[in-house]
Parts: sequence; structure tokens; C-alpha cells
Amino acid sequence: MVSREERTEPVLPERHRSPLAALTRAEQVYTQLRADILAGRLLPGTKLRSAELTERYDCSTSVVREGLTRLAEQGLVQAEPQHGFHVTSLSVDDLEDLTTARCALEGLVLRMSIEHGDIAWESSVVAANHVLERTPIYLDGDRALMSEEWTRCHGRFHEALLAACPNQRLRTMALSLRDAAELYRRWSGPVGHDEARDVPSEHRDLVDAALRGDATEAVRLLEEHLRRTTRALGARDRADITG
Amino acid sequence: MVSREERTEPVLPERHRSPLAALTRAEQVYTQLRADILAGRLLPGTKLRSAELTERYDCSTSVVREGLTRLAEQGLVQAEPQHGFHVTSLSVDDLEDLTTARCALEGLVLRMSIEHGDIAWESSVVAANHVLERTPIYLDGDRALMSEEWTRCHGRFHEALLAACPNQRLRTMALSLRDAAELYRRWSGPVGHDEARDVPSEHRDLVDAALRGDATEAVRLLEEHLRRTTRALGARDRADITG
DNA sequence: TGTCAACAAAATGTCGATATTGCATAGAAT
DNA sequence: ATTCTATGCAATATCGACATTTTGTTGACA
Repeated sequence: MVSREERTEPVLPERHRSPLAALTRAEQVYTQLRADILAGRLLPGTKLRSAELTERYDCSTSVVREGLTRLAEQGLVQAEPQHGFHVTSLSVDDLEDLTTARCALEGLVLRMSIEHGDIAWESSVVAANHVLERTPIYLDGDRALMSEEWTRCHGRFHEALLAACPNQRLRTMALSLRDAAELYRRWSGPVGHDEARDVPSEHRDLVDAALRGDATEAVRLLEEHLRRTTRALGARDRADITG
Repeated sequence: MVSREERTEPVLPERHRSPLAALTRAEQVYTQLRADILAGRLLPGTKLRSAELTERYDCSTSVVREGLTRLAEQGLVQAEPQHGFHVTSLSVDDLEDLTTARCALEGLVLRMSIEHGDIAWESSVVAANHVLERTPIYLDGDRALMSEEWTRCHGRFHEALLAACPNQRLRTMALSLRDAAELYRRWSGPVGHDEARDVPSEHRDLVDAALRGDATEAVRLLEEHLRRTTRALGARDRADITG
């Protein structure tokens, strides 16, 4: 059999390697798969044949299946027994459901975060927003392609806002909803662009309200922020936008 | 190789069998495993060795692993790479976290359910409560053993309350938190019993408020209902109660 | 006595082969 | 022509073997 080392970097001697570095192949493939879906490299609705994926990720069917199973549990992919897996499709109805859920849950978590946030949290929010403001949204002048980098910074900014919520579970759930929405944002960016919108200023107002400790206002702003993205896409096309 | 039919009932000819009945082995084992954990047949903290489980469920390591992976994603079991799986342990801190999350989320979902519920929903709530009231809580006079049947009815009652919430995602998340709490309820029932408590009357008040359309009061009652169970266990033992 | 290394045993993770199922095409029967 | 059945193909599900890692034990050495 082919040694596993052949597909990874040469491995350090046993005792020099941190236990955390010993990533399982299943873990790696799961992470990659998730990233590929979230980044739009695997489009919504795509059938995920295990044979193709074993080749793509250079591993056996078992580890592919494990990754798919985990993602299915999260709702990022759909699993139908005896029919395999496919990337969860997008629909306007689902987007509206998702947005409602996010407004409710993320709003709640934001409120808790503001109420419990200390100085360190405040500064990390300011820092995250600063980085975000200095990162260009679009790769080109035509505003056709959103930059990966901006997407990442945007995610980190919102994550920072929620970070002070002391409740692990609620925070995790809110973040998982953000991930689900990431798929939609990838579509709404280039196509359903709202010209009248000034996203950086939305973020700034949000930061201001948060630092002021005005949770109610911050939550209001967050909900508006979330709903605008939804409207931008929803107005454009009422039909299914399954990929 | 051993034919798969040997371990299940003889299978009907193809066309007489509903497609839904064609349960995958992985599905069966996952369901069983989940039930065994939720019912306390696999105690919190228990190490889940694949070799033992393959024997217990009469299947290969793959399907056991798939089930464990799914449960890990739900938080019912813990997965540590290279160290296998174990049933998630219980702790008072975690219970408090969980209760807070449930009060917030389940309260929210209940509110939405009440606001959107129609006659059919109302009647199903009344029905579920009726069944619950006629089901004895304890198997014996000593109140040492809670009946499986009551647990099931209790779950169905609360599920019925939430059923009219139009938001699929929020409802699902609320229910998954209920499942997580089920483990704790199994312990708090026999041991941390609150003598001053009249659970059926708590339920009745909840139903009354819900049918009256008084969402705010219903949510208040629900939160109190949830917190009482927490207190019953938390007061009894501040240390870890890992099984 | 305590530490460390080598070794043995047990458990986890990964693999590729095989069994099983679903689907499409084609042929037979009514 | 339509329906039913048979057959082959493609994809999924399951298995058990094997590789890898962790853990426990023993014995040398300070």
C-alpha cells in the first residue's frame, strides 16, 4: 500500500511533533470539503459522487463519506439514503427562513455579547472593523468578483461582535447560521447588488452602538444589515436559484 | 460473506416494499445508538469502543463510525481524533449553559408558535397534554424510576407546543437542545426531585396561556418550567456528575 | 526510587474489494 | 401502443483487512 506520508509533508520524529498537529485524514478532507462548498468551488445542487471526491482529495471512500456525513448533519449538504449526497440547494424561501432565524438568534447573541463584553472585546471589535475597512471588497473595478480576503475579514468582524456572548451553545448556533448564509452571500454579492448601499457605514454604526452599550439599537442595526442582503437577492429573482 | 438478510426480518419482494422501509444499515445503527444514549443505556462519559459497538449492533466498524460521527456533530458524543469517541459528559456548568440557551431559544420559538398557531395546532396541544396527564410519571410508588412512556409523552407535548413555529431552522435547533437536555432530565428525575413541584399544573398553565394567545406569559411560564428542573439538579450537587 | 526507552498490546483510522441497490434500456407479452 | 419483466450499468453501502497511533508494561540505567 502507498505510505500516507507520500501525500503530505515529511513528518517530524515522534516526540517533536505536537499532538494537535497530527490531523486525521478524515479531518483534513472534511475541512477541505467544507471550505470548497463555502467558497463556492462546489456549487449548490451539485451531486457529490464519492468516486469523484476520492480522486479530488486523494483518499478512500470512507473518509469522503465521513466528511459528507458530518456536513449533512450541519445542513450544508443533503443526504438521501441510497442516493448519495448533494450540496444543499438554494431557494428564496429558504433564504427568507434563514434570514428570519439569523435576525432572531444572532440578534439575541449580539445582545448578550454587548452586555457581557469587556475592554478586550471592545478593542477586538474595533480592530476587526479596522481591518475590514482597509480591505477592498471587489477584486476588479467592475464589482463583479468579491475578494476572498474581504469575505474572510467580514466573517471575522461579525464573529468578533458575537465573541463576548458567554453562552457557548447559542454562539455556536449563531455562527453555524452565518455559515449557511455564506452560500447565499456569495451569490447575492455580484448579482443582486444594491447600489444605494454603504456597507462600511453600516458596520461603523453597528460598532458605535455596540461600544456605546446600546444593545437594542445595535440589534436593530444588525437585523437591518442582514435583511438588506436578503432583499438584494430576493428582489432579483423570485424563482429557485438552484445551481 | 454473510447475507444481510440473516440479521433482519425476511424482506418482502421488491415492489411490495415501500421505499421508505428500505432503511440503510447505517441509519438503523445511528438511530439505535442515539436512542441508547438518550435513554441512558449508554451512560454519559462512557468510552465508545468501535470493537464493542460492532458486536453490540452486529455491523462493521464503518457504520458504527458513521453513527458516532453524526452524533458527535450533534454534540451528543464527543470525538477526539486518534482517541475515539465517548458519550458527552454531564456537568453543572454545562447544564446552566444549556438551560440559558433553551430559555432563550425555546422561548422564542414558543412565541412564534403561539403567534402563528391555528385551530389544528391548538387542538393538538390540548390532545398532547391530555395524553400526558393520563400517563403516570413513575413506574413504582417510590418515585425512583421515571417511566419511559411518560418521558416520551412529555417530549411530544413540548414538541406540539413548538410545532406551529413557521421557521424550520429555529424549530429544529430548539428541539436539538431539548434532546441535549434529555440526558440531564434522566438524572434529575429520580435524584433531584423537587417535592414542592406540581408538574402537571405547570403544563396546564402553559397550555392555558398558549391558547389564550398570551405569548409573553406562556414564555415566562416555560422559562420557569425549564429552570426548575435545572435548579432541582444543580442544588443537589455542585460537583461534576460525570457518569 | 524514579526516569526513560524499547517493546507489546489494544484501539483507532484508512483502505480497497465486494455486496447491494437504483436506473435505464431493451425485449416480450397482452 | 402500453405495460411488465429482464438485463446491464453506474453508484451507493457495507465489510473486513491492514496501517497507524496510543497506551501500558517491562527493564535498563542513573
